[in-house]
Amino acid sequence: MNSIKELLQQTGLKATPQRVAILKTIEESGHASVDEIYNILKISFPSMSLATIYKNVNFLRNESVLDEINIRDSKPKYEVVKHSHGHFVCKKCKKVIDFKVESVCNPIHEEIEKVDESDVFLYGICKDCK
Amino acid sequence: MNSIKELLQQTGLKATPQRVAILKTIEESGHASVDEIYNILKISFPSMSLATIYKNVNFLRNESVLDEINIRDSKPKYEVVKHSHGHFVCKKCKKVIDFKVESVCNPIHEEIEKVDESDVFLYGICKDCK
DNA sequence: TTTCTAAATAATAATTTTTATCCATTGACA
DNA sequence: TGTCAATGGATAAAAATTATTATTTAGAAA
Repeated sequence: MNSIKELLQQTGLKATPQRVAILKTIEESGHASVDEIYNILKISFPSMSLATIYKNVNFLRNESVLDEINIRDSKPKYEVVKHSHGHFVCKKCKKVIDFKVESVCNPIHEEIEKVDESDVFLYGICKDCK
Repeated sequence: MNSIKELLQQTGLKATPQRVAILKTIEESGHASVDEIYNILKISFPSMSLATIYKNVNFLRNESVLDEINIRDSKPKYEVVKHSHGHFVCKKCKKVIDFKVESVCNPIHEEIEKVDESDVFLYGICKDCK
């Protein structure tokens, strides 16, 4: 069974071909920006509009299907929501690799009451670019 | 002695009143977006141009005087470069609090060669908003 | 201090990115 | 299959950022 259609059924959003294709592109690439999605999909959907991608990506963020990640000096990228994890970015090839964040130690700071969520980005060099 | 002028002397950039004011605004607020800087400075510099702020902020990033930080769902903010640290963001009042990042444990991942830098963002509630 | 020059500002235009509007089309359900 | 609300596409509009140019100015050198 197609998990993408399942994802959409959870939200009540219609499973239009464009919407399914957007989600599939994000899922397959792991992380994709609006531009990247557009450039991939305009081949199979020549009429695809950038506005459609923006609209869908924002809908899907509201429905908690997608997360936005903001990598240094990059356009925002989107990924399918999954268990909390960190992002490693290779400074050469720009590849993004997910990794487990065991425990983000609670920062010791008298002004902080509690911590709910975290974004952890690491930057360096991947094996391929060594 | 004015540390802002010292910062600029390191770079060879001219210490224009606008540039000094931009840096002072960022330093005093801790973290400020282009808009925030603009709204503060247009009072004392009615002729201040947004383009001037963009240009300076980008120059000063290149000169490693400023860092850009990308907080979820916010415009980029700028801060004076200091020792590496993490950012806590209060989800209610949007206040940003720096904290020490003791050691970002090297992620165990066969595709990662080495890690140079890191961005750590924590989100939660601050004491004032408790 | 005065002069000189490269660099900076302001104003504006131009780009780029993102969102809104409107209408024809279509997916989901009866 | 027909109905209707939701969606996509086209376009315009808005927002954000960068480029251009003419004028002004900081800082060095005389």
